[in-house]
Order: sequence, then structure tokens, then C-alpha cells
Amino acid sequence: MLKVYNSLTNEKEKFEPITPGVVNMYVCGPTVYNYIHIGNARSVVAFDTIRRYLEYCGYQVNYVSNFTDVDDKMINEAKKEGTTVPKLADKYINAYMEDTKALNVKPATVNPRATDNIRDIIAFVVDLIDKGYAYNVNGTVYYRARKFKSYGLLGHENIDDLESGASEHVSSEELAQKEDPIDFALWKKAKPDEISWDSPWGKGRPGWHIECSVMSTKYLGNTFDIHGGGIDLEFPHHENERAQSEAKTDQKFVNYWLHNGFVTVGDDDEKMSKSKGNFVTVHDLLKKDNPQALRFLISTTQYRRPIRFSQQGVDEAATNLQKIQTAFDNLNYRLKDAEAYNDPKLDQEIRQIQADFQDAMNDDFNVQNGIAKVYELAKLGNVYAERPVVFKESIKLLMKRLEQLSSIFGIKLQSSELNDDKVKELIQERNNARENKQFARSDEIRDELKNKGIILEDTPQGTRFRREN
RNA sequence: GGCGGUAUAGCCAAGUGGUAAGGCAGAGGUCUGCAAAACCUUCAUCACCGGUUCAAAUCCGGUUACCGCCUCCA
Repeated sequence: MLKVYNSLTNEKEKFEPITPGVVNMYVCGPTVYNYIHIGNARSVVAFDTIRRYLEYCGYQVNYVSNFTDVDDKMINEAKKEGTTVPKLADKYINAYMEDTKALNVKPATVNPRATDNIRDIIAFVVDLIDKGYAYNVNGTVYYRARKFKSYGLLGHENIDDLESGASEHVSSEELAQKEDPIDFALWKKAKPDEISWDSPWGKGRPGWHIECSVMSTKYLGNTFDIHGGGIDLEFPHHENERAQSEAKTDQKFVNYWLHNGFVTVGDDDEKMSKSKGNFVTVHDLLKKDNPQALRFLISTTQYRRPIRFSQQGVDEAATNLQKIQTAFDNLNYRLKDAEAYNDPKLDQEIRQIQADFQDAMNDDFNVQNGIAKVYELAKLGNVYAERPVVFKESIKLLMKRLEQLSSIFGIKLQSSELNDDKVKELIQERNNARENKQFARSDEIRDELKNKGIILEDTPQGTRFRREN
């Protein structure tokens, strides 16, 4: 039985989707004014991993993740880069697609863009005004937060504390317009020369939170199962989405709120963020680090825990990943001399490990305990691959499980066997030399191949070779 | 100031009452012509103080440190 930690209640709850067998989930995507950094990637990968586990469990997952492609930051950055907002958006959406593909993130079912949904956004705001939840002041429309009775519930704050906080940060100009400092903009009046759309309130553009309310309910229905995003979005972004959506539909917006923890930097675990300037973009990281290692590092950390980002961490992830891949290779090598049939005792051990794996993952996606089971499977495989007599069907089962469980973490295991006649000839020559105890020659051949990135390993069944990663 | 989180070996990290999973690094060993890969063995009393209990990393009270949200942020 799967349990997930719901940020709304701060408790682990039994997961039951609205429609049996189907999970509708929405994950907040980026504002596309820059390359994504490793902290943004963490969120994407964490929810991709959750999605993959849900699919492993047999659910059909409808996965919606947006692009916020118009707001103040977009406008400023477009100005800075001397381009237009739509062109800026295209540039960074393409970069996002490339970066997340490298991290083996499955494509979303839909990636809606805010600017493709302006009509729906306007209609949504009109509804909120009609219901008395919003008001227009000189072309800017605000949401009347206090009217939404449970405002503050998701952020676990009481409304008066929020108010005292808000009044310190809101500009005097805004304060004069708003009925209440905690009210937030649904629609912003455009300044001259800013990108804008026609609306009942004049030329303007959507506020920050409204696009997510509109697009999530549009694609997933008024009530859907999972809403995800970084913990920093819990308040105000998700609270505002909740307020807007439930005010409009009179229905519960989301059943399970899932929030991922931060990527931190340095000895004092400071949050990585664009505003602090302490970030590393995925775009840059991919130039030097193995994408699979980055993926592995992120997906084997439980989504709510912080990740302290360091080169040492990436290197260690690469080592651990290699360990799993090597076990897969070692098994693969024995397929050629394996006898038919299977080993019932081994099959039973494999089944037990898989059951333990599921128990771990069912506890709010406890990937740390989950990956420990994958290591156990790898060890089982390594021990088995050294037996004098092995059975083909059991080896295949072990390989299949390794592949399947690794794929939940976004890791592709594949045979690194080479089919190179030149290499095979050299190996034959080396083995002849070894038989004649001409070790100088045999070591020379091994070194030669190593320089070409090919590793030789002698086993009782023959010489195993693979490409160095 | 309000609210929330974290503190376990050199590093990452599991573990919510019964005497510390797993991984990396390190040490020793087996295998090997030598390697490599693999396997085996070895490596902590859980920030601090006090309390409850036959028994606490785990519960209660307090202290300290760091992080986050409350304003853009995954």
C-alpha cells in the first residue's frame, strides 16, 4: 500500500487516486527566462521518479507540467537579451527540453504554455470577479484572499501573521490599490510597450499564479490527484492556486500536495537559487559530468530531503551507478555458457528483493531504502555470475529485474559488450601469449586496449571485455 | 517576530522503544601469471543537558547549531 506525505496535512496518507488505475498529476514547471539550474532539475527529476514508480505500480499517469512564459522576469530578461518575450521563451523551452532529456526525464503528457491559454485565463478571472472573489482596480485584477475561508492552510500560517508579513514587502503604490496587503494579482495591467493581451479590464497579462490554476484544471479536471513542486512554492504560489481554483469550482482542488526539498550548496547547506547567484546550470554541468550520474544522484535521494550538491557527490553517484552496470555486464557475460532452465532458489531470492523494494518505495517513495535493494540484487548477481554452473532463465530474470528497478530511477542499463573483430583478434593473441607465459606481450596488448578505452577482465569462462565509461 | 525542517562513522545515508541497513572512501584477505571485476572480513553508541522506561538514536522537557518559508525562487 502506497503512502505519500501530504503537505496540506503534514502527514503520510494512504494514496488512493480518484479514478482507480489512473493518476492525474500536475507539476509546476519553470519560468523560462534562463537555463535551469541543478535545483530546478531536482524537482523535475524527483517527480519524474515518482511518476515512474507509479507507472511501475501499474497506474496510467497523466502528467502535466507547465511553462510560465510571460511575467516580469521574462519581460526584463527579454529586454536585457535584446529579444522578444516569445523568442526568449522558445529559446529556454528548447534548452529545458534538451537538458531534461539528457537527464532521461520522460516527456510530459502535456506541457501547456501560459500564453497559449490566455482566453481560458481571462474566463477564469471573470468567473472569480462574478463570484465576488476578485476586483478590478484600474486594469489590474486582485484576488480577495480573506474571502477564501481557509487561506493560509497549505502554508500552515494564520492569516493575520501573513498580513503583517505582507505589509512589510508590498510597495506603497500596490498597497494603495489593494483592499488588503495579502491580496494578489490575477491580471496585471500592461505598461506601455510591454507584451499584452486584450481583456475586459484593458491591455494586460496574467498574474503569476493563475496560469497554473487554469491549465491544471483544464487538463486534469477540477479535482485531481497530485500536485507537485518545490517546497518554496508551497506558499504563496500553491496556496494561491488553491484559493483561486476552489473559489471558482467550489470543489477540492488537489488531493495530495507533494513538495520536494532543495539542492543546497556549501558547508552550511544554503539553498541554491537564482536570486542568490549560487547556482550551477544543467546546461554547464552536462559539459563535464555524466548525465546518468547526475540523474542517479538526484533520483536516489528521497524527494523531500535536501541534496547537498558537490563534485564528490556526483563522483560517488557515478561510482555507484557503475557498480550496478558492472553487475549487469557480469551476468550478461555468463549468458553464453549458461545452461537452460532456471534456479528456483535464486528466483525466490529475486522475488523477495523485489517485494522489499516495493515496501520501501511504498513508504513515501523511500528511494534510499529502495536503491539499497538494487545493490542487494547486484550483489546477488555478482555472486551468482561467479558460480561454475549457472542457469540461463535465472540470469535473464536477474538482469530483467536490475533493468526494471534501475529504470525507475531513470537509469538505462544496457549491454556494454563490443562486437569488434579487431579487438577479438587481439584478445585471442593475448590469450595465446598467456598460455605460452609471454606475459610481457599479453600485458602490452591489455594496456594497448585500455588506452583505447577497452577493459579486459579474465574469468574462468574466458576474457570479458567492455568499454570503459 | 510567526511557522516549518535538519543534526547518526572521514563522506552520503537508513532506522519512531529492545541493544546502530546500505553505499563511498580506508584497512586486511580470497581469486588472478600480474591485473581488473567480484566476493569475504573489518570500521559509530546516534549535537548537548535532563527526564520517562526493565530497555531510547527512537518518547517527553530544555539547550545549541544550521537551513528554509512568511517577498521572486524548484
